[in-house]
Amino acid sequence: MPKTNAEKQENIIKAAGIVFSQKGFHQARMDEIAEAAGVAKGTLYYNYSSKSKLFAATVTCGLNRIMAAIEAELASDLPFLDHLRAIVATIIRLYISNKEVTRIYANEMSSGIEDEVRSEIKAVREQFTAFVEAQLQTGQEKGYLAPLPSHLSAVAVIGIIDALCSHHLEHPDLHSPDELTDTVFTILSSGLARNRQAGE
Amino acid sequence: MPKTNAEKQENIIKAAGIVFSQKGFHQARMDEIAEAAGVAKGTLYYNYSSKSKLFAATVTCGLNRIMAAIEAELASDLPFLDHLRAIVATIIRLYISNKEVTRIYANEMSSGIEDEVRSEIKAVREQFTAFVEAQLQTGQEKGYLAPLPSHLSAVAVIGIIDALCSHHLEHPDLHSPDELTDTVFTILSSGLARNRQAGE
Amino acid sequence: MPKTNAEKQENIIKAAGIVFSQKGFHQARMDEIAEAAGVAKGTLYYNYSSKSKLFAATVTCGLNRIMAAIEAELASDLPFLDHLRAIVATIIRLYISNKEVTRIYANEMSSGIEDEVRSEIKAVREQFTAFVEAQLQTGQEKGYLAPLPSHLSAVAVIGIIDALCSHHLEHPDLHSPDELTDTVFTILSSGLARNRQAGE
Amino acid sequence: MPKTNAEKQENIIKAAGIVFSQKGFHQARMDEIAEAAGVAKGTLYYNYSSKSKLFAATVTCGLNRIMAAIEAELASDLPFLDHLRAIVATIIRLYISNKEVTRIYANEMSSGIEDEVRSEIKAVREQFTAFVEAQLQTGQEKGYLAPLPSHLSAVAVIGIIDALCSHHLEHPDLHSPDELTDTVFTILSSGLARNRQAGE
DNA sequence: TATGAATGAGTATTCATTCAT
DNA sequence: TATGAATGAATACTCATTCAT
Repeated sequence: MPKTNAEKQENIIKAAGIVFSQKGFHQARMDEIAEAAGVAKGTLYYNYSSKSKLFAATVTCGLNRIMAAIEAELASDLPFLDHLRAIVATIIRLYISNKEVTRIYANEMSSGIEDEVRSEIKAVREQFTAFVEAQLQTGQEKGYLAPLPSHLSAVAVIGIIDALCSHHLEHPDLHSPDELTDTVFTILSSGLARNRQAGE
Repeated sequence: MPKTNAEKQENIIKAAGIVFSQKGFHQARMDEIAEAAGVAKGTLYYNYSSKSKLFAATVTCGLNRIMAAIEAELASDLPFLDHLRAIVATIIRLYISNKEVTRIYANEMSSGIEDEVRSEIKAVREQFTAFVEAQLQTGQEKGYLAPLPSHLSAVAVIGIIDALCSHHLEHPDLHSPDELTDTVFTILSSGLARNRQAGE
Repeated sequence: MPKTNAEKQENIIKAAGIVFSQKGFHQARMDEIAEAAGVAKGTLYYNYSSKSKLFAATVTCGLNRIMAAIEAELASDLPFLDHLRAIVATIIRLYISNKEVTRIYANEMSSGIEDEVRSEIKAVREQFTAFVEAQLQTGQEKGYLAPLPSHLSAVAVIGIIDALCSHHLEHPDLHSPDELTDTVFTILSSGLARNRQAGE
Repeated sequence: MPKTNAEKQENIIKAAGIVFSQKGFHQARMDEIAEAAGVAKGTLYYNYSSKSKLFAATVTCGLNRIMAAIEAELASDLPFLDHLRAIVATIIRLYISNKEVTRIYANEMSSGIEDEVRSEIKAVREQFTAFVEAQLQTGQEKGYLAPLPSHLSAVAVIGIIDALCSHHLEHPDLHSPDELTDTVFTILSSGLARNRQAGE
């Protein structure tokens, strides 16, 4: 019994993740994904009706894994700011360790994908935004966060993390993940401005 | 006087900007750009040796225009935080009003473009990052900004603005540009956290 | 039993031979070859990665068939001059009956073909020259042939046959293949000059 | 007055000769010929109505020059065999020193050229064959040459010379022009066979 | 369930030719 | 007479998708 069914599916998604993240949606060829997964091209179509659908499955699966991991780690009772820092650190760590999905997520929501599939991916993305927004709203309700429009804040938070992680993936040697976390957390907690609490 | 030479070139770049931003690099067809520009396909190739080169010219030209506009507007002597808010407002306004370039810039740096061209575009992007970083460093030196790694800060600032503007371009009715500016500025100046100076 | 795999390949090579010989390498269109072979254009590329590669396969395959046929016919113990005449007659007959390949061979070694492919064809051509040269060397060693540089002689022999066969294919009614054979053999055995053995 | 009219025309033909011989008819680009001739592309069309016409002019002009040179050199009263050797030596020398034209002549009579132009070139070629045939007929009439079909003989003679010269242009170091001449003359005068007059 | 040979619509690119100047 | 910017028809090649086995 060399491979169970689920293992094959996983193989395909894993191979697709690698190839899509290296080449991007349009440059990735089904031939290449099939070869990377160790199956025939027909098998790809036997399991996913089109390239777009395979792409959607790849991204959805990856983001779901990330979200599940975040939720698993964050069932905490930390004070809010510690909670926020933990969220940021976790997202950054998972982004970086799932770099295939991250690259896709950050770069390939672009044009040229079947609308139906685009919608599916957008939906997952918005699910993620909503997750972050929920955390922020909790913080607002508890009085820890300023009453900014929470959806915009969530978008901004994800935007910062996306940008820094993309930068890190391109230049891995310039900054450590910890530095990224510190930077993001500092900006989120007190902004760029010098802390005026210091009495200035 | 039908068209001067420069006008024709501008027409092509303008048409390319519109088509590339609507369809993305790979989905855009040279036929369509030619038709949109009102020239024959051969003319495109007479002026730009390949689709990639035309793409590079389009993005470079657009970003340069944005950077020039920003610099022109910001020769100011405002107090630093006002200066920062002005920068943010200006970038957001120009991003939104140059939405063709912005969409390309935000979505199409991805894979599948000739390396040479990719490098050119990356260079322009980094030029822009460097411009923002320079402003932040000035603020640090004057003591207005906390001593965060200035390059990461610049990346983060651009990441926030990108994310919010992309969000705005997809959902133009949810928030006004002013709200965007406020959100970004608030985050940058004091973070998401409720201002603790207030004594709470 | 519609077609075996090998039959399809043969169909393609055969169709390619006809089209290449009629139109020449550059004028031949892949569409036309596909149609002539009764397959889709993609099938051509599925089997041969480029037009040049298909061309190389066509020529190589044709010349190999000719050489095999010559060798099969010439396993003889004839006296040398009869052997020489038999070779000449055989080559001429095969050249004419494989006129597609001959036309290609004679006319299309020219410029504008990928270097790699050109080399492959040249190699086959030189194999053929070497084959003729070997026959001539045997004749020299046995004392039947004058000690001319054998490689030049082989080139010359092929040159004569090429020229006469090309001429014959353009003007089939002027001379019979037998006349061609006689002319070539006479020149090779005693030159153009009146036979001085006759005592003059 | 930098250039006379005729000089410009000559420049164009000369440049065309070089480019056509290097690239072949189809691979040669009018742009490149124009640049090599130091004129604008329009000027080519001002003087020759099409690429094919320019090609025809180039070949015709080159072959005419060769034929004129041969005739000029051969106004001799040598004994016939010496005359034949002189013709051969002259043709070989001129072939090699006009290698641009020779390469075209040998390789590019192939398919894919406008029929009208092809005919023109064929005509020049046949003029050349006729010239050689005339020399051979004189030899036959004077009893020096065997009564072979003189047209076939002429074709064969040119075939040998073509083949050896092409070979020489590809491998210039293997044999000297004198060796070529000796080989051709020996074959023509007494064939490849060992001279049996010697009584052996 | 899995395969991979076959398909053919889709497109970037080339280059001889034209013509306003 | 000479130019060179503009043209657009022509074509090799790609690759997602299908389907007989």
